Amino acid sequence: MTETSFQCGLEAVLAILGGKWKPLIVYHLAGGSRRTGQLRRVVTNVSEKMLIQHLKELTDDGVIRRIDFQEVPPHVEYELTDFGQSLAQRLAPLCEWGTHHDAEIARIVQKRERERERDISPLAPSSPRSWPPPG
Amino acid sequence: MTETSFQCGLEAVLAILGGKWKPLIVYHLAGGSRRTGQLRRVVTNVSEKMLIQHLKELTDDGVIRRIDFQEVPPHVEYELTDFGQSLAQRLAPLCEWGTHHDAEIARIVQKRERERERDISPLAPSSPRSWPPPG
DNA sequence: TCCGATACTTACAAAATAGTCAGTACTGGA
DNA sequence: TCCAGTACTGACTATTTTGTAAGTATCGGA
Repeated sequence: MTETSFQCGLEAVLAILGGKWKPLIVYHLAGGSRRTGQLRRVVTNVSEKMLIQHLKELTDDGVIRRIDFQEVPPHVEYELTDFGQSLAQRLAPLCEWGTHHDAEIARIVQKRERERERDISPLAPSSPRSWPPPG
Repeated sequence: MTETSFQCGLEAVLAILGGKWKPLIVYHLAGGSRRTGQLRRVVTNVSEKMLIQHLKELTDDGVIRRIDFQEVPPHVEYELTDFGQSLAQRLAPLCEWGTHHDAEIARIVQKRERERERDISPLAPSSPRSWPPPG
């Protein structure tokens, strides 16, 4: 696929936010700038490689900005650009919807996994997060 | 990954709409019920297999409803459930954002493809679609 | 001195996702 | 009769995406 025209704005959004962790990264940056390591700790289960790869892509796409403090050992922070801010805003209703239907969706996903005949390891439920994310 | 708790509502949304064509399907169904073949024609570039696979998943997840007219040759329609409707609504601002930044995002994607050193076959630009989709 | 932290990079392997192509069973039109 | 259309299924392959594990260079603290 080498096309660059979108049937619907959603396609365009997906072109930017497509990637397992990107929505989460944008979400967490909506609360202000963060260091790489902070993001790694807060975006549960990302591998270092994926985090950095996605951060680089989001930076290249102008969604976030990389601020290098030129220190040694390295100190780098990321923050949303205006472009990224506007995206994050539009993400909010969706996030709220997801939070609101959290339990229902969890049930759906569990059902799917049951049907795929795999074992489910239930985790202690964590309370759904608000928008914007806590400081 | 066998977890079913979400860090953020976005994760929950992605659990439902994750899949290359699902947002598009939901988008096109926001304009009313559609036959399988109609969707195939309107969701550009979907293969029959993927369309049907995604339709089935969305049906299983309660986002859309399958209506079988029990005719021969087969006549089946799909439409949004209330759950799906509420999702589609929250998708609208995102869709508008994507439409608004259509050209910019197209440039971003093209730049990415250039950097990946692949050939780009430019297509005639089609006008961005509105929300809700044309009937 | 050794360890851990900083922000990355790279090679490689695994998994998820998507795609092609053929086949099913039936009808209506040329 | 043959072909196209209906909605789908299944085998097989290809591509993309994600993950694992190691390495780089430097600093500060125990």
